[in-house]
Amino acid sequence: MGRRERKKAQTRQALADAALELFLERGYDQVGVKDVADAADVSVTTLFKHFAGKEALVFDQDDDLEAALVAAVRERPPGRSIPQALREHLLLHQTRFAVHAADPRFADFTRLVQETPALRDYSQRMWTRHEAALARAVAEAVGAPEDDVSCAALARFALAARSLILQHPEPRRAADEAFALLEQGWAASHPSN
Amino acid sequence: MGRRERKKAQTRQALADAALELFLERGYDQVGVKDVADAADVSVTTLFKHFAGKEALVFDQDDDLEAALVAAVRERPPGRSIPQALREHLLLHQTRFAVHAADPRFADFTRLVQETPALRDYSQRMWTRHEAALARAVAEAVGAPEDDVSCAALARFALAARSLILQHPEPRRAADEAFALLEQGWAASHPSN
DNA sequence: TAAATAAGTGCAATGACTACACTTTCGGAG
DNA sequence: CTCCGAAAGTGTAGTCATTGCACTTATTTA
Repeated sequence: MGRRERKKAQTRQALADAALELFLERGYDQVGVKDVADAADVSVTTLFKHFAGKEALVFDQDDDLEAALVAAVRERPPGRSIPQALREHLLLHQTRFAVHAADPRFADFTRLVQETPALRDYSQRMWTRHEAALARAVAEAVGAPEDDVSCAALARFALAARSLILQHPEPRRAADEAFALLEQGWAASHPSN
Repeated sequence: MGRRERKKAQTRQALADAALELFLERGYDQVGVKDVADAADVSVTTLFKHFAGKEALVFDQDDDLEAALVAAVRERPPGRSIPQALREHLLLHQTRFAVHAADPRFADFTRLVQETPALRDYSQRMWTRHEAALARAVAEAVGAPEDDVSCAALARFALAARSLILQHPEPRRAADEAFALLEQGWAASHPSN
């Protein structure tokens, strides 16, 4: 990777860092894109070359999510049902944050997202964007037609369950209860998957 | 109801009508609030006194939805489970559109909403806004604590299923399959509800 | 009828985002 | 090594939704 790409990644990172710091300090709505650009010492135009919108500044990840989601279904250990695999995958993401929870930065981060409507919505949309891919993976895993309704429904429900789990003080228990609803019906229509 | 309120309702209606007509004609993004205000012969300021935002111009209803949703659960006929009641309620809303489907206006309307990201998102948020109320109604109906997770999950899943059903060419079948997933698990944890 | 209330208006501003025309800086093909 | 084109970055000027403010006008209501 040449100097060029390194510099690019560097600018992007500087923007993301500056944004998070400012948002945490003053609150999302009290910070303008101009402020972020200035703090990262680039122009506003450049900021928008790197991030599609103000909200995207906070979610630097996004790209890997879909792959991980699909992999969780495709490469689930034998004997584990698809709903179970999804439940564990979503819990893991939650847990990763929990690991870092000692760092108050992460607690603040999730609080920021949950308390800022624009960010909450964006996060939801971000996950929903991968629904189609997940539905396809599920259908493939059980040998159903690509547009099978119950596969699409499972995908949608699992993603909808995510933020429910995230908000709950006891994620493990919340996940168990929410997915219990799904596992039964899934087992009934797709035995041994 | 005095003349004042009548005029107010009239202006509101003129705005909603003008907006829908223009949006259908040119597409949502190709119409500015200014255009809508002009077409309804009021100022932009007035437009925003009546509607919270551009998207709200299209969804004139909203208020009755929550009440109807809660009622569907609370006043379900005896012997019908809560998931069943919700499925029928959502289908009914779908059917209502279908009834008017002869009028090409309604087909165009739903297409407009589904094809415009801003409107699709807004519609989703609109329904999600009533999730808490629905969850409470469900919890009350089964005598569970108000913050019971599986009740909250059922509420969320049912609302998430809505747009899935809406998009499907065969709503009835889609609803059956999607809710089949929920009914089993629900029956297991809440017998006879 | 007078005072309070609410609808409606025009204007100016903010803030996110885009289009454009430009400069600088790498990276690779010859 | 050099030259050329792609890609990063810049500044300016604009669009568009949305808000705040001070104002007029119509309708209630006391």
